[in-house]
Amino acid sequence: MGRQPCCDKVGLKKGPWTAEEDKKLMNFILNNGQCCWRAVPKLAGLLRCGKSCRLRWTNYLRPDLKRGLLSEYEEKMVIDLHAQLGNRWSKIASHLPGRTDNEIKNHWNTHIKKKLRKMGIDPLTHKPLPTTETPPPQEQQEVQEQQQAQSCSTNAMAELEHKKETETSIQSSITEEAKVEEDKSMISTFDTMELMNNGFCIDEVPLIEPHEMLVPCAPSSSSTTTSSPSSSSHGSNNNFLEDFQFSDFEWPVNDTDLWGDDLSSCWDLLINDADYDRKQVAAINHNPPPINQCPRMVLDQDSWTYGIL
DNA sequence: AACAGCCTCAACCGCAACGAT
DNA sequence: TATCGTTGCGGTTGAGGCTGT
Repeated sequence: MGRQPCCDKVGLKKGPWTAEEDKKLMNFILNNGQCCWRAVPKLAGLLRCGKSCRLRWTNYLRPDLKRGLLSEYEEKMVIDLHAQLGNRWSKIASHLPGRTDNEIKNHWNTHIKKKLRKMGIDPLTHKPLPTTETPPPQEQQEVQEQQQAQSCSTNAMAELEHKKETETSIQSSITEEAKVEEDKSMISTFDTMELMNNGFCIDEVPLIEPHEMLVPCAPSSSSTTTSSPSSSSHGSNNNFLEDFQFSDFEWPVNDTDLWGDDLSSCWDLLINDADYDRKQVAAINHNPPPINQCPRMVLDQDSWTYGIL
């Protein structure tokens, strides 16, 4: 009954990918597209199994990947989505363009879990941890603040929730997928955000700015602000992308092709991560106003609610 | 400087889901 | 319907980096 392994493991290489392997795989995918992964290693001249190739591509080589740590905004999105979806990392990742499930899973396990525990929240249930032991004074204050924030958040959410009920057809895609449990005490900031945008699902919106995408560029261009965290590990450090040949892969000539009319000039303004939330609004509106006229959606760091400046 | 312990994250493994036949 | 092949997902592992002593 035992199934065949996904690939013949004899003679196949395992472990960290080399720059040479990356180059081969990337060249192949960009020239031929993603087809049958099982065939990829053979056709690309790699001694890897298809699964390994797929993983390497999706988690590391894809040109649309964002690099660097998750922003505050993204982190909160993750927490919020996790509250609804649980450990469905791929679903969570699908709401964070440019991030992979693996990346989010790792970040959750290494950073967010600890953070939540420190705040007195159970990362599994997203409810306050049972107070069996008194946290140290500093943490105690944090817990207090957190609880206060949560109640503030809930009030604001309730108001919005009421409004939400009047809207007939707004049904969050997340909510559908999540088959939300009976307990809906935690009204999500994500829902709120959707509500504020009249149910517009940000799934449909490219949230990664062109400049953040890993695109073929001349070696002279050095404006990359985020460095690859993995570039120094596992021997896969390489700058080969800089001189990579994208022979058959055509990138749009300008941003307009990717992002719609009149976006390019506005996107130029949307550079810093500090402007991330405004970028979200801009992306959602598809018509971002100039930086000094932009209604700014602000995520209140304490109450986890959104307001508009 | 050397060592130990901790942390991070890329990569692996096994299973489930899905489509084709 | 059953079986097979392929892809996708989530949990886990371990190499390498970091930090404290």
